[in-house]
Amino acid sequence: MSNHRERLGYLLKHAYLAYTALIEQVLAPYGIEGREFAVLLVFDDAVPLSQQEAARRLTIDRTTMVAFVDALESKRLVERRPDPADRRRNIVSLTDDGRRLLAEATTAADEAERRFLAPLGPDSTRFTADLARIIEAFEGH
Amino acid sequence: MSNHRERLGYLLKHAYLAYTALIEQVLAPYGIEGREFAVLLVFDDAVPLSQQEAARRLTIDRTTMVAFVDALESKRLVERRPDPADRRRNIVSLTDDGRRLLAEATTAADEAERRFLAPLGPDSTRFTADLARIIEAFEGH
DNA sequence: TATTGTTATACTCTATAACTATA
DNA sequence: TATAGTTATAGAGTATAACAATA
Repeated sequence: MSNHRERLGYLLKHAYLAYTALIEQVLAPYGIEGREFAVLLVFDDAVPLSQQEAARRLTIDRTTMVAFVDALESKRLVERRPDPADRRRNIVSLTDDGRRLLAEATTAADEAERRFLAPLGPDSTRFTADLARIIEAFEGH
Repeated sequence: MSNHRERLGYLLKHAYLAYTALIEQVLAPYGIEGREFAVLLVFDDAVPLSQQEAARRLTIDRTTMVAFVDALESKRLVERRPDPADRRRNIVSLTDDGRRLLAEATTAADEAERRFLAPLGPDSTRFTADLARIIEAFEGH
């Protein structure tokens, strides 16, 4: 009587693992990893972000963000410059190369997400909305 | 224009993190962690399992399983004994304490999952089924 | 004093390789 | 030889503490 495969924890974990495996494979040709893609996305913002603000949005540590920005900067995808208004902060912005790569990677990631959700048929948007609803409810503790 | 919070990867990750936080909190009074709960569940099987078979079912490494069984055995929740039919193997079975604790922890975990899915309303079973469908589709590569 | 970015360090989780005892 | 369990070790990934520059 093994029911561990029906437990919600198992399902959530393995859905996430499956998604991760797919997205890493799809992004590999662009020379970035899944979490680097997420960092590029958050810095591709109308209002320029400091490293710490970006880290807060992704729920990662600010020291972890240092390593991500290091990696992306060495690939010439982002640039650091001091914020003139507060020179303790770095404003991180995408380079032209970074914007180009992000556009292509986003197309590839969208296609991968479409394939990932394909088994659900036409109402896969409902599934995505359910995930958002759960997270939103949980954020209110 | 930050859309990272709408990406599927963000949603899956944070839904899993929210679930994990909830289940750890709910299981803490029983002195076990979420993954120990999963290990207890898989060993609570009609047919006795070796450590390696259990590890395969949970998709964890056999060396990782050693540590889990060590921890659960030190808590007197499971027992190792050599398989008479093949003495290289350990048959791991729940003690009476282990069965009692698993029953209580399962009730608590069920209640936590109910709360976790509550924001979805009456058709939360559809969400769970969607997760299972995605995983099943992905397992076929 | 407080905060941002940074570095050094430590801790958790997991996997790889090698050992043992059995087969 | 091959396999189950074990141990030692190493590699990610992440977090904590301390420091420099700036506020």
